[in-house]
Amino acid sequence: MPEPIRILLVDDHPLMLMGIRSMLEAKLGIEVAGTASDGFQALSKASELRPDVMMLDVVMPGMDGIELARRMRAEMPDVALLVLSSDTSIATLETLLGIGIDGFLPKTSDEATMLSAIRSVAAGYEFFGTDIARLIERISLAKKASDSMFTPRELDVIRLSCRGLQYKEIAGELGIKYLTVVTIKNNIFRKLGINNTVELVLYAIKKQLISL
Amino acid sequence: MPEPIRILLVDDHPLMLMGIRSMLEAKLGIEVAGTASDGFQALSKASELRPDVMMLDVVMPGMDGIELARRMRAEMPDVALLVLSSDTSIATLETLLGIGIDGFLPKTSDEATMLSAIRSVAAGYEFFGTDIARLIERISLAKKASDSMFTPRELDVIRLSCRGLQYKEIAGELGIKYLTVVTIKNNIFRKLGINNTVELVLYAIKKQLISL
DNA sequence: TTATCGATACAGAATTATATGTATTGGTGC
DNA sequence: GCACCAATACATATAATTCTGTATCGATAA
Repeated sequence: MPEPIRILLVDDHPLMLMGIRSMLEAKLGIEVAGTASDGFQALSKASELRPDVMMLDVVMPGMDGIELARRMRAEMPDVALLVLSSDTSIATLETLLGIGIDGFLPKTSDEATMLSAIRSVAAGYEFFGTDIARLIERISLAKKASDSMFTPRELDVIRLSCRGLQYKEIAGELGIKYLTVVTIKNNIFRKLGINNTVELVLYAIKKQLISL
Repeated sequence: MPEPIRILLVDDHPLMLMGIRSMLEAKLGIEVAGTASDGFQALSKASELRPDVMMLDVVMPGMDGIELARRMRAEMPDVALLVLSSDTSIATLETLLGIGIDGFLPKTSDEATMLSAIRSVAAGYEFFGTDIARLIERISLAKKASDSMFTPRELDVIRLSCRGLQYKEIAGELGIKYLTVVTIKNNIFRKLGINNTVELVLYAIKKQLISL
């Protein structure tokens, strides 16, 4: 019989910890090595216990799951990171992928999915459910589409416009003439079929071209 | 020995259900009568089982916790509603209070808090943790402050402006002269110390005067 | 009663934004 | 090389916005 997969659970919800624990308890080949309820605790427990897999929540008080994942990758890259989250937003997923997590599980996943995710990442494979994979695909497509929809200069002007800067101020900021800003903004309006800056702001927020 | 408190658990996360169940299992005087993973299932199980308390999540696919709470209040007002959520946003809390739930628990609550919450609502009392009570207080204060900061007409103009409407359009919508809209908007700008509509939009979003 | 203040309403001038047209540059495919 | 297109740049004309000032009404306090 092979060594069991040793897991460190990180979640600020005691109920989630209990739920995962009771789900994994009876499973052969898997052992819950420990639990932590915030990022700092997780780091110290990880260096102490050296688990094979860290299952971590994203939303946590203090150091959140994103910062935790970043540090784990830097300090203990041999621990597989399986992110467990109910937040499947664009920004979060992209950030996590950038950090290089090994897998992502929605909290709504059933038992079988969770087990196979754990086994996958412990074995060195990635695990992203089909819906997540599809979401990633859709996100990157949408991002490319809206990126290629605007030239770099246009994106500059969009971002500054959406922070409340006026034509003259944008020109000064970018080191171009006022009239050039006029052209660029007109092009943006034409592309989007809108005709004032407020609508541009609303568009940019919806498409996450700017952050609030 | 008195009758046990019978609870119906509603959450779309299998792990949460398992966690709560394993927490309550050994407790004297409490019995998990059943579980449901969405609103519709919850309604049918509730009418079948007639529990004393329904513990329900807010975020769920299909019928969410808010709609579920509304229907439960209308159809089975004798079932105490204890909302369990990680979302403690302004809007959600206000809506839930308006529906008349009996208690609210953050998912981060510890075991002791959950037990006393269950016992409180089962006994006919309300349960809102001190932090939630404080949040409600703060919210209503902030709301009053920002409400009284603007006259009704100003709020009309703010909302329409933030949807991209121009002065003429706003005038038409409100049935007043273009020049009156000018004055109202100027007053808004002066009050906020800003000088264009984009900054107004950003302000309104931050203060939740408008919803995206 | 009168004085005052805030909300609402309107006007003219000054500023800014938007629509439309044109020129230059650099890259791409023929 | 040449035609073509996209990106950048600038200009003029028109429209919308913002600034400053004024007037009326109703409530409220001296």
